[in-house]
This record gives sequence, C-alpha cells and structure tokens, in this order.
Amino acid sequence: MENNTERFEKLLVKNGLKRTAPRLQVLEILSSRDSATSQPYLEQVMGKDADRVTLYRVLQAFEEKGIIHKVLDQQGTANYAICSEGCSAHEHHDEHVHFNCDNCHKIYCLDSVKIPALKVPAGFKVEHLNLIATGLCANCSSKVN
Amino acid sequence: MENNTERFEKLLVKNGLKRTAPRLQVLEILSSRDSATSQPYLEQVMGKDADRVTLYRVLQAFEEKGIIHKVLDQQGTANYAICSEGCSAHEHHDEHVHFNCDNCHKIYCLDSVKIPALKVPAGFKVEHLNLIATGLCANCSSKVN
DNA sequence: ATGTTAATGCAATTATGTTGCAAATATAAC
DNA sequence: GTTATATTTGCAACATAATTGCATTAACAT
Repeated sequence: MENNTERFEKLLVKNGLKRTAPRLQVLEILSSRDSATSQPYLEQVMGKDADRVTLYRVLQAFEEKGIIHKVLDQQGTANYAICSEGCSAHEHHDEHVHFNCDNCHKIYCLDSVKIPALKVPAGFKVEHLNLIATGLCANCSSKVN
Repeated sequence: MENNTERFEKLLVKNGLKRTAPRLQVLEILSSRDSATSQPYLEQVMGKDADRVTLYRVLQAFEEKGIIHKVLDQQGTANYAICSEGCSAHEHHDEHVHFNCDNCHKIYCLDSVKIPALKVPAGFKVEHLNLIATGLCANCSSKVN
C-alpha cells in the first residue's frame, strides 16, 4: 500500500500542479482531520512554513482543480475538506450535508446523507443544494448531555 | 391600517430598542425588498445617513433580538431579511430555504418550502437546518433561457 | 425641563484579502 | 549532472472589511 505522500504527489501531477512543500503540507493536514479545516487554523498550523499568500493560492488552486471544496461556516469563515471522488476542475459534486457542531465547532462532511428532493415555487430552477445542519456531533453529544 | 413606520416603532419598543433614525431606515429598506439585502448594499443606500459602524451595530442588535436573520451568500457576504413571526431574542425560527440566484444574485427566503427531515449518522443531534439552493429565480429563468 | 441610559459618530486599530514582482524551485531537455 | 523554462513562492505594498474605545448626542421616563 502506498503512503500518503505518494498519493498526494500523484494527485498533484494528475492535476498539472507541481509537487511543492506547501501543497503537500496542506494535503497532509486536511487528510489527517476528520472534519473540514478552517483557513485560520491552517494558517496557524503551517506557521512560518508558508506565507499567508501562498496558502491562499494553494487553496484556490486546489479548489479550482476539484481537489478540495470550500464550506463557509456560520461566521462566513472558509473551511476546506478534501473532495470525494468525482470532483474535477470542471465540476464539483459535493452535495452532501455539512454538519456544524455547536460545541466543538467542527464541520463534518456527511457523505452518507443524501439531500432530499425539494419542491420550489414555480419558475425557480434549482442547480445546486447546500445543506448545513447545526447541532451536536457524535463526539460532543455523548459528552455534553 | 397602520403604516410601516408605526409598525416598526412598535417592533423596536417591544424589543427594548430605542426608536432611532438609523434603525427605522434599516427596517424600511429591508421591508421594501423582496429578497434578502446585503450589508454592502445597505451601506451604500444609507450613505452618509448613518456611519458604517452604526450599521454594524444596528444589524447585530436586530439579529440578537430576532428581528432580522442573516444569510451568507456564496461569497460569504452577509445578507439580511426580516424574520417571520415566531423569532425572538431567545431563538430564531427561520428554517426555510434560501434561494440564491446565480444570475441576479438575489437571495430569496422561500418561506413556503419545507425542509424535509434528514437522516443523520448515529450520535449526531440536529438542532437547526440551513438549506441554500442555487440556480435561477423565477424572474431570471424566464429571461435568460 | 431635567437626568439617566442608550445609541451614534469619529478615530484608531486590527484583521482579512489582493496584487505585482523578484527570487527560488520543480521539472523536462540535453 | 547541467542547463533552460515555466511555475510557484515570499515579500512588500495596497485595499477592503471588521472591531474597539470614547466623547458627543439623542431618546425617553420622570
């Protein structure tokens, strides 16, 4: 079985991106976490390993290529998670539910949960659905209550 | 039938807020529009009638009291709409669908659309649902296509 | 009319996001 | 391995957005 770094290198090459330290580091961090990661957190963890501007550009490039997707939390802060299979530069397919924990503030991508079909008023044409649920995650609901 | 200004004055008093010009103006603007209103737009319309900081504070106070609710658009910009009945300082009840038009970028609160129940993984406790649909609104879909 | 509290406006500060450009680095060709 | 080329990075400057403290002003109860 190949290790993470090899996987990530392939992923970068596949998308026409060069194998650079900041890019690999971002992929390592995002993949090591079970929930979406906020930009401020990334900034903090990367510290002086990468410039703030570089982080912006790495995230932007990844999003454009369909490697990661962005979720905004309640405060409007950008959070990022690695895309499931099927996303590409051309189109994202991340129409899963994002669960926002009120306690630990983690954002979970609930890939297994399907968004139900929606009846909208006449004339409206729905292209994409973005469902954000808030409450307590499995971890916190066992501890808090 | 009472006019808007009277209604708004009552609304403010009911929530323990003083009847001031900037507050009344914000309520006038929000209620005159059929979709949620962005903070930048409010800022522009209010012009020199109110300081930018005042606007922030008015919006914050209104949101806390349950007079208006905030919706973030795709870019993370805050948009505001007057709450339906039933919202209070203690709790918001705005679990309707927010429709984001890709063409005119208006945000509609589709009060009539009910968000379907959701099956989440074991342990997760859903408190609130926030469903954002994107696509074309009734107005634009008749013009664009 | 007057006093008290809340709200506003201004100035200063901090945080966040963007752009241009020179230096550094990845990678392909030799 | 060296060299050439294009990409990527880091820095600096800039632009925009949000926050805080405080003195002044305005609302409203008495």
